[in-house]
This record gives sequence, C-alpha cells and structure tokens, in this order.
Amino acid sequence: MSKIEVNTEQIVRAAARKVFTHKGFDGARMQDIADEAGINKSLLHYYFRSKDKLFEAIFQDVINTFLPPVVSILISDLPLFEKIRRFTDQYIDILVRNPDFAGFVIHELKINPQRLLGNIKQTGVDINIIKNQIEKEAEAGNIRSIKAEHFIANLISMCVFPFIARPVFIGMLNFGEDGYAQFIEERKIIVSETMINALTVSR
Amino acid sequence: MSKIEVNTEQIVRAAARKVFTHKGFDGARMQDIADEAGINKSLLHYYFRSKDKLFEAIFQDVINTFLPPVVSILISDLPLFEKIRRFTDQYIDILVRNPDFAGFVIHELKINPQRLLGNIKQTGVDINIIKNQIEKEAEAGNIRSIKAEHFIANLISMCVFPFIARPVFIGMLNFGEDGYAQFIEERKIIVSETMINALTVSR
DNA sequence: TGTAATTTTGACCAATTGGTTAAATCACAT
DNA sequence: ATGTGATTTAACCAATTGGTCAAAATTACA
Repeated sequence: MSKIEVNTEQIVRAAARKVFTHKGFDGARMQDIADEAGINKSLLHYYFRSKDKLFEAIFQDVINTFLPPVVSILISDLPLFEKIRRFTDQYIDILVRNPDFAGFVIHELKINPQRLLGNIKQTGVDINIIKNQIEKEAEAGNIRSIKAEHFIANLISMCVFPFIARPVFIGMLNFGEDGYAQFIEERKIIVSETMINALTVSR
Repeated sequence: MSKIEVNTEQIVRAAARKVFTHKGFDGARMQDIADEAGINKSLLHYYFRSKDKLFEAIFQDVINTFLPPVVSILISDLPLFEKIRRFTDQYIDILVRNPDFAGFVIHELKINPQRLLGNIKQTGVDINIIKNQIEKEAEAGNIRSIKAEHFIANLISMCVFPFIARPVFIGMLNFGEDGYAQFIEERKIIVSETMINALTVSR
C-alpha cells in the first residue's frame, strides 16, 4: 500500500468546490458540503472559519484553474492564427474537464461583483499585447481590422457559451448527453475556423 | 388624468422579476420582493401561493419576453445574411433593455433543468427551417458549409455572452459603465459582420 | 346605508441554516 | 503508560425564512 495523504483540508476543498460550483453560493448548504466530504459539519468551520471564507478559497481555486492557462496563450508570442487555434483547443479542454466552472464564476460575479473582481484582476491580463498584435497584422494587410476587445469577446463567447447554456443546447437542439459531448468536441475546430475565416481578407 | 390600472398582481410581478432576475431563486427573499413592491409579505402568498409558484410565473414571463421575437426572425423566410443582421440587432436590443435576463435563465436552468426545460420547449423552435436554408445556400456555393447547430451556437454565443459576463468585461477590459454600453452597441455590427465574413467564400 | 366579498395587514410558527462550544478521540514525543 | 496538542464529533443556539391565520381595512354593490 502506498501511503496516501488523506489531507482533510483537501477533501473539504474538493467537496466544497463540487457543491459550490454546482449549486452556487446561495444554494449551497454547509451540511451538503460536509456530507459530500463525509465529515462533520463543524470541521468545515475548523479549517475555514465561515461559509464566506470557504467560498472565497474555492472561488480563487477555480479562477486559478482556468484563467492562467489561457491567458498565457493570449500573451505569448505565437502567430495570431496559431494563438486562436491553441486558445480554442485549450480553453474547451479545460471546460470539458470542469463543466460547472464557467457558469459558476459568471453567476457569482453577477451577484457580488465588488467582492470578487479583485480575485480575478490580480491574475494580470495585459490586453495591450494582443491589441498590438492585431493592429500590426491589420496594418500589414494580413487580416481585417477589428478592435481587440471585440476579437476577445468573439473568441471567448464562442468557446464558453455552449457550456454555460448546456441545458439549452441539449434541450433545444435535440441531442442527448453524448451528442452534446461530440458537439463540444467539434467546436474546437469550428470556433477557430470561424474566427480565422472572419479575419481573413478575401483576395 | 388617464385611468391607470394599479393592478397589484402586476406590481408584484414586476417586483418579483426584478429581485429574482437580479439575485436568483436561492438568493431572493420573499421579504425583498414585498419591499420592492411596497406591500405586505403575506400578499405575495395571497396572489401566488408559494415562492416556487411565483418564481415559475416570473420565469415564464422572462422566457416569453425574449424568446419569441428572435425565434420569429430565425424561422422567417428572409435571406440568410439579412436574418443574421436582424437577429443580432433585435436580440442585443432586448438584452440591453433587460440586462439580467440572460444570466438569470442560464443559471436557473443549470440549477434545475428538468423543472424548467418544459417552459422553454413549448415555445416551439423548429431548427429544420434554418438548417434547410443553410444547406441550400451551401450547396449553391453561396456560403461555406457549416452545421446549423454550430451556426446557431456561434450567433447566440456572440450576442448573449457579453451580457452574462458583463462584470468580467467591465473589469478586465478597463471600460466603465458607459464604455461598456458603447461596446455593446458596437457588437450589433461586429457580430453580424463576423458571422457573415466567416460564411463568405473567398473569390 | 348596510352587508358581503375582496384585499391587506400584523402577529405568529415551524423548519432550516450558519455557527459555537465543550467533550471525545487521535497522534506521538517523553 | 502518560501527557500534550491537534483533530473530530455531537449537542445546541440564535437568526433567518417561507408560510399560515385571523382580524382589520377596503371595496363592491344591492
């Protein structure tokens, strides 16, 4: 038997992340989290002092899971189209592994923006890098001109939205669980192609 | 003075819609809604029997506000590109007037899909109409080939996501309230252009 | 004006929920 | 073994919350 660290705090974190991301802060019950972790409710207060504190820790965890990987791609020195392909592929992969993350962050940010925006900002996204790259390519006549804000909005929207609106897509477009999974997998190519085609100037 | 119907039930509906769409079902308190409406809490139970009943009425209201207008455009017999332009313009307009709607529907659908999917489905969206139109245009060589599901996903994603992720956009992209409003207004053109450019075959 | 129906209110209740506390258990060095 | 500090538990508490109910206020109308 290999020695397995049964770190209680990690068990609590995992349970809390599951419950919080699934039900949201208001919908989550401390008892739910304790049950999910298989421990006494008081232990939650032993490791984290309150529901708020526990939530903030989890929120930070979630942000750190999915923000740095994609930000690092955006600010890298890859060619623009390659950036698009890798971003799309990477972002969708992360969301496939953590289907509840996007909706969770969005909702909590809506309910309580001032409390949580700090947690995000310190990740340090510098929009100027991608902005300069886009302007340079446009001036060189390699792509159509577009504001960096709209470029990013388009890219992130098409990657993320199908996850947040998952029930809508499953329900409205008549595919079940696995049909949805395949649909998502296809989007890695669709999104990058849509972005690139829209940017490409016709000759 | 024109005779104004001060229908209490409508006042309750408006108050409930505001509180529910802003805080979500779990975050909304019956007392909040009563305060917003300026009435006694018991009146809520007099008109609607329970929090659940009240919520379902509001949810249906919200769905009816923003689904029929855009669905009617999608299933109309307009040319494809014109459809894209009107859909984008119309959808974004509705969301500007009701900024909380999209996030509200998304979140509640995530928390409780089985209860709420019925409310949406009966709006009767027939995906085959737009699917046929896209296939026909592709076969005629007028546009690039794309699955209707991805077409719709792209279109809706780019329209809706900037509203759901509003705090992120305001916070990350360094524009304030009015900068955000202008950004959204610009998207009416950006989204339709992006869609159309991506579909247009280079010659 | 009287009276029945409707609407509105305040007082109250049972259940839930986040949090506290003191006791019990465990790990382990001496 | 035994004592000490960390971990875990059960019992309990105060506040909140959705909901009830009977009385009061208002309205409809014969």
